Amino acid sequence: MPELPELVNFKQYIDSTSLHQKIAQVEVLEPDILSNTDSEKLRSALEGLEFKAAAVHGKYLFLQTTDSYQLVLHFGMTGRPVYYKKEEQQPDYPRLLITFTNGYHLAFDCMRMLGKVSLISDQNKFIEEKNLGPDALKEVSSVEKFLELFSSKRGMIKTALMDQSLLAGIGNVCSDEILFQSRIHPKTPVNDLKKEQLKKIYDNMHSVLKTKIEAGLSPDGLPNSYILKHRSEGAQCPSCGSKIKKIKVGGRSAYYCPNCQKK
DNA sequence: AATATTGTTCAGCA
DNA sequence: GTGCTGAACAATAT
Repeated sequence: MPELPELVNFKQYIDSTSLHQKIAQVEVLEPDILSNTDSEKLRSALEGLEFKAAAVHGKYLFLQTTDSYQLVLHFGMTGRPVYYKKEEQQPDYPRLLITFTNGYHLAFDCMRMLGKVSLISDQNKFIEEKNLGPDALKEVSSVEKFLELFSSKRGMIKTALMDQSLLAGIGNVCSDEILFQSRIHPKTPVNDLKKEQLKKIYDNMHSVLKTKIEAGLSPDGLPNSYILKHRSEGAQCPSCGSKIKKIKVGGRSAYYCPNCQKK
């Protein structure tokens, strides 16, 4: 589930737990999660260094070290970082385990192994190789930029919002909320959208991302007016009371209100 | 027991 | 190149 707002929360978590401590040990418990490196390379590169900063781009988290290396984490659908000290606090699915000299551990916990860990030295090069668009929050920060991105885009609006090569960070859950707040049907072709509607989507993109960041990792903190609190088939729309519908859009499940969100 | 879920990547087709 | 679909990946809940 980790989309941009969760990533920002992960960054804050790393900032407050794992920076400026010497890495004593690096254990790869599941080599399949490594993408451009191997266990031995990762170990020899990281041991003895410290993490000095964390940065987010879309759904990727970059951990910068005191050397030129950066550890890149992608959390797939079920990943999260877990910082702990005692063995009994170890999460259930640690795939990479970093131990600091203070005795604490940082685990890359990932139940379904769809997460990825890379070791890189050039962040911009990585972003280019992965063909990632600008970060939806930090880099798509004016409505003009947003309109320009979408001006040459075709296809359905939900699919476009989730297209990481167009703009990075929005997944299935956030795109549902952005379109619900905008009262726009997820299958609306981008071509058909009026400028006013695209502006509305831009505004809601920012407000949804920020609201989710402030709500933290538990959905309880979200406003009741959000569809995310009612994201199941047949649930009541928080705006009009109609039943929420589920349809397939580009192979993904989209939840929407057929009364509020018309094409 | 079959199905849905979640994000990315890749193959095949128009 | 672009858009669309479906499959694959893994493990869990229903």
